[in-house]
Amino acid sequence: MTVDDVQGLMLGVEKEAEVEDNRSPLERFRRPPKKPLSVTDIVSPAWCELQYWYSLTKYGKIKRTPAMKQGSRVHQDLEAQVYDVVPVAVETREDVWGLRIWNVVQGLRTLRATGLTRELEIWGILDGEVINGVIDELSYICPDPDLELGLEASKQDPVADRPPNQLSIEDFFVQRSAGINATLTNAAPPPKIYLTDIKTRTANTLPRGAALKTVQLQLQLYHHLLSALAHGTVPRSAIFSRYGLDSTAPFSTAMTDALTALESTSTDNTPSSTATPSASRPEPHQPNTLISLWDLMQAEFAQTLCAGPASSPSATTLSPLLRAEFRAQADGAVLGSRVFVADDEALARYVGEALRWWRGERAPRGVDVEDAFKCRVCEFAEGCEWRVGKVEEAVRRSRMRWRKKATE
DNA sequence: ATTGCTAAAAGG
Repeated sequence: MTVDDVQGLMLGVEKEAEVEDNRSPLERFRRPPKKPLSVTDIVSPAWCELQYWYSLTKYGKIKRTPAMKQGSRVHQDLEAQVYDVVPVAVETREDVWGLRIWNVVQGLRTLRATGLTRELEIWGILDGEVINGVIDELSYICPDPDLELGLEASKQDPVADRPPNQLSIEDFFVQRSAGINATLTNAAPPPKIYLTDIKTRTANTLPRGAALKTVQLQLQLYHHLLSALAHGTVPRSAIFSRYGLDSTAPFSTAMTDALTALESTSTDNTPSSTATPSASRPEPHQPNTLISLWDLMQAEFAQTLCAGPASSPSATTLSPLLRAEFRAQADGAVLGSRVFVADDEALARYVGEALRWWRGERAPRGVDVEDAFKCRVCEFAEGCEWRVGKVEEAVRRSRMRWRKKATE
């Protein structure tokens, strides 16, 4: 190696640090060993792609604002209304994942037993990429019975053998106090399930425009991913391999013991098992690997979200009615809600465009001129090239108007 | 005692 070679080498290293990173956002931030895509990753850029891009490159994540921290607290209080937390000693990464899946199983059982569950984690595939998210709320309560009736009526081929069984809030509590659990699990078709996302607000007003679009997309994406889980089309091997997990490795003894204890507690709390002495029940097979636990979760999804084992796999009880509920940041008081209808084509259009950016097939876009208010609270506004470009464009336009006026 | 970190979502 000559002196020139060494200098060339050093130049190369220096140059590499200065040179622009040409990898796609997906390759830079969401490929192993980094975490996979989340629903937030797809939805948040709807506010401003450039802001998301700057956040990823500068911090690798979004900075938590005081408003966000308060919002997390409101959500925490809501989750505590539904679940008791049981500490479990975990030893391996597979144990940790076993608990995450177990929490989903418990969430679905809670939904069936009480008509409500909160903070349900989901996994899926979006255009070949593994993606995860957390659903705020699933419930039996129809957010808009009139809209639902309209949807049923407008269907080309109405489901004849399954009458609409959506409940108003009043019906729900009346039926629940009359012991609806036994009725629903034994005879009647399973009730429809409605998705809700809760947003806390600093101002006591309902959002419009961009803030509304974001939560709408978020709900649509949850609906899409949840449907796949209901139909059992999510390939577990793809999920486990993306997270680098050994899906056939047995859980640790501590974990297995904890699962056995939790299983006996949870079944004893359900209405059906209190009538049956636990000794006369056949002991359910205790899942001991991620594969078997996933399959248990899959069965729970089918039981909760499908019209019945005998019906066609497409008969999901997941309603296309999606609700965004807005609450006051200060005390969590409900400010109001908006209801949307799931639109898979609109979702596919948005997701397709969002993924083009994630794949590096197009540059990130900043906000339109009419959304310039967003730049006021953006920490990256000062160095934002898009913003400079928009200001120049506005100046150019006003000059042209001025010239046109002058020649008239 | 309360905050931070990890997860996602947290809000504008």
